[in-house]
Amino acid sequence: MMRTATRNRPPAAKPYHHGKLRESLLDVADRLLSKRGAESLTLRAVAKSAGVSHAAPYHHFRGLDDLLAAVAERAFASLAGDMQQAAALPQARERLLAICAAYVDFARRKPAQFRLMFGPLLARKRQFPGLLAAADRTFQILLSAASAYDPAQGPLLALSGWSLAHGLANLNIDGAFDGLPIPVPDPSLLARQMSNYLLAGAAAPSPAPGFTGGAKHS
Amino acid sequence: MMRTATRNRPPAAKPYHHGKLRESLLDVADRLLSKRGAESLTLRAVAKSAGVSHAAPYHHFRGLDDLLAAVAERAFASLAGDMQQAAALPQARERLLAICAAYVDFARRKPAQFRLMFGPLLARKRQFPGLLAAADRTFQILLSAASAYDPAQGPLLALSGWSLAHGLANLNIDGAFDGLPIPVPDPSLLARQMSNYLLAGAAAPSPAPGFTGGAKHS
DNA sequence: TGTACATCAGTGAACGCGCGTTCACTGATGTAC
DNA sequence: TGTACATCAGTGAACGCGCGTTCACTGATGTAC
Repeated sequence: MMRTATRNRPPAAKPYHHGKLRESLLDVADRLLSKRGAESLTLRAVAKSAGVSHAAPYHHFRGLDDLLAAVAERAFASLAGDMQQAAALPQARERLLAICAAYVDFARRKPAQFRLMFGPLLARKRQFPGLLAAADRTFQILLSAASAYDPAQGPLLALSGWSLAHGLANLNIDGAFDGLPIPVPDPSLLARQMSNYLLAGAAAPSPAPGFTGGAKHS
Repeated sequence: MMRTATRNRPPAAKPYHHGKLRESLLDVADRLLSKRGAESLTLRAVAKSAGVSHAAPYHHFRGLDDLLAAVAERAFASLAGDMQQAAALPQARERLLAICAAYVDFARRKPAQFRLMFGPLLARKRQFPGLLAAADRTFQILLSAASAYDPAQGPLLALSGWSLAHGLANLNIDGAFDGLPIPVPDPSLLARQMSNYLLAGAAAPSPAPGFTGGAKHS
């Protein structure tokens, strides 16, 4: 015999007050993003999926953008988690390779979330402090790993690795590689191969960074 | 005294038949994209800017997507032109650096076009043969330059350079670099610095491509 | 332990908007004879 | 050089849709006394 703090009520009856609507809305939005893509992520669709009237979200978010920013913030936290896990490897080189691969893999598994994270909201991240902080924390993981690998060139190496992973992730999920006249390896493997180039280049006898050495071939 | 093939008419009167509406629509769409961004690129807005009723475009395009694909196709041709110009440099190494820099610079100058080119349409490029062909031609320029630099690793180097440039271009125009805790150089310079890493890595004594060598540091 | 009352978190109807697309139409053009 | 007529390329009204947001409301909760 269960006793609740409130008085007994029929257990299956939908309560007027949801209790954790904010959390639910974010969960639902994330699921919607995975299942139906960014196009269908509207306030009304989210409210409907949460089983609530379409005006209810306004008690928890200032508006659509505020909700989207919260979803993106969560997604950044999820990506940061993946990257942090990759950063647990002992060797600095392996850490960097794994972080890049994790980045590309995240985009592959959650393309809609990935696009949202780097969509128009990001340019207005100052308006969404939580989003800004989450994005910063994510970059910090990569920056730490890059600095550990090469203290002198850490920042530039981090920017390079980020760009490489970001470009590969985007091209891959956008289908840019489909039907190319050359064989394209699996994205995760590709991420490691490309990162290898970068790291070898960073470790190389430094060809006057920023300006051109002589051509090695041709 | 000017003579026209058709009979005289008041010169300023707007003719019922436009004559070159298709071209005009594409021009207008491109201008709209530059001035007001991707959000405002609707069939109705394009028609209105071209001074024509909003149903008129249907005589020249199957629908919105068809027009967008044509705009993207033109944008690819424009990017290919920039890259081709960069590919005129004599040294293979310089060619690659310049191509990447041109890519990043194109995105900086025409962010809305760039986003359209790699937007949802690209995944359906098979439905738009002109778009497909234009995208292929663009990639071919990079692939040729990469293969000239290093015949053995051409394709992988091209994919790497593309990813690097694409990521940098996107992160830059999306504002991802704003407010970062490290100094971020000018994008074009950054593109060259990063590409230098890549090229040095490709030319390096080949650290077992695809698998990890030992860490050089740490 | 009650009771009055402020506050919170829902509801559902309504507003206005801009969109892509369709439709019947009409003015202009080009061509066959 | 005319004329009939098919075809082309416009017009403008209309349709239906889903969206974000606002509003007055009401049910539920929590708190002061």
